[in-house]
Amino acid sequence: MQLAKGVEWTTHICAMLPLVPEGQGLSVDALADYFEVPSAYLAKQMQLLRRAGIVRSVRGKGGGYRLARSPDDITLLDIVTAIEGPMPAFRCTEIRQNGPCGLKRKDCKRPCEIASAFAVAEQTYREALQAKTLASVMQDAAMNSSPEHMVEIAGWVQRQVA
Amino acid sequence: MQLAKGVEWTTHICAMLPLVPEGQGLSVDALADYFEVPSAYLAKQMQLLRRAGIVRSVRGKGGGYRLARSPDDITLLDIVTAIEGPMPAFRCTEIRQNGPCGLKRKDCKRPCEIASAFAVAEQTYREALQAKTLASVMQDAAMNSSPEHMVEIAGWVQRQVA
DNA sequence: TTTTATCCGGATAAAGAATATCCGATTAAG
DNA sequence: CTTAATCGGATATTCTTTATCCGGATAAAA
Repeated sequence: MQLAKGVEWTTHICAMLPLVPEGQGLSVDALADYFEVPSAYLAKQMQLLRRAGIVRSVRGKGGGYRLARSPDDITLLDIVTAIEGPMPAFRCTEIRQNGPCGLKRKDCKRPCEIASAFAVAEQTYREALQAKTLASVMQDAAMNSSPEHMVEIAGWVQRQVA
Repeated sequence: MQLAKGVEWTTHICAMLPLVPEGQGLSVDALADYFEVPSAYLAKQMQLLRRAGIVRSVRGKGGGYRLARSPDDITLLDIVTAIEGPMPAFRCTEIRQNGPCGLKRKDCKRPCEIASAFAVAEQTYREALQAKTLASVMQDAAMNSSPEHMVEIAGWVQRQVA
């Protein structure tokens, strides 16, 4: 049971994309360089974010990616769902209907107690991720970082779009 | 991101093992038959439960598996951890240290905000699973089941150990 | 218009994890 | 001693994740 690497990558990327100036964007290659991750694979992950409406892309020369909406309107759950899909981690295969003492189908209209318990647990997980916005993540990061580092990043972004 | 099938299998098994009479056990083959799951693979999962101290095994003729302790002293988290291992779903690879604007190692003593947020979410997930005991699961199941079905199961168990 | 830079989508390949099976060793009951 | 059963390791298979590549579309700049 493990989250895809793309979740870590794209979350970090979403947390730095707000530093891109208005009307501009960062290319996949630039983003891949920034975190030293494989460019071709990252491109796939960025497409997932775009289809989920989290980032916006501009084609052609000078194009690239930027956030599609405000950082306080994007949650970690949005990103995880975009990359991993909406499927629950625990999938009930109804084995209670199997075997010599299996239940009849008509007696299984409600989900079994075990599936229910896991569904509850996953719901609390999702709620915790939904409560954490990108804006909040950035604020926490700024607290533990230095002004110089912010300037360093801003400078790097400038050079990419130039 | 998905839980192993073994989690579903062994949870259902743990929820029926208390029906095994004192001093007896069910073989892996019997358990596999009960839920129509592959016997050889289930054997591996049962070994994991045993190493985690959830079930107790007796070798030799007439041997088999039974719960190692009281159903209200076993939680769903115990079972998931036994099967899946203790590793978190989100694994931070410290990509904040990568690339042209990467942080120095000495500035990364505390986990990054993103890893922290996921750790919090996973903790709520674990707490929800820890709050659900096997005894509670069995009680819920009894509510939605019929006395006849219980008798049916008890009879089947009898025939297995005989 | 041509060139260059970029995203888009599909096809494909490589790596790793989950799933599944088998067999010899070990242990206990009869 | 013989038989039944688990234990543990080795191995095979299948599926998912990870990763790469290429042809096409789009847009800006030369």
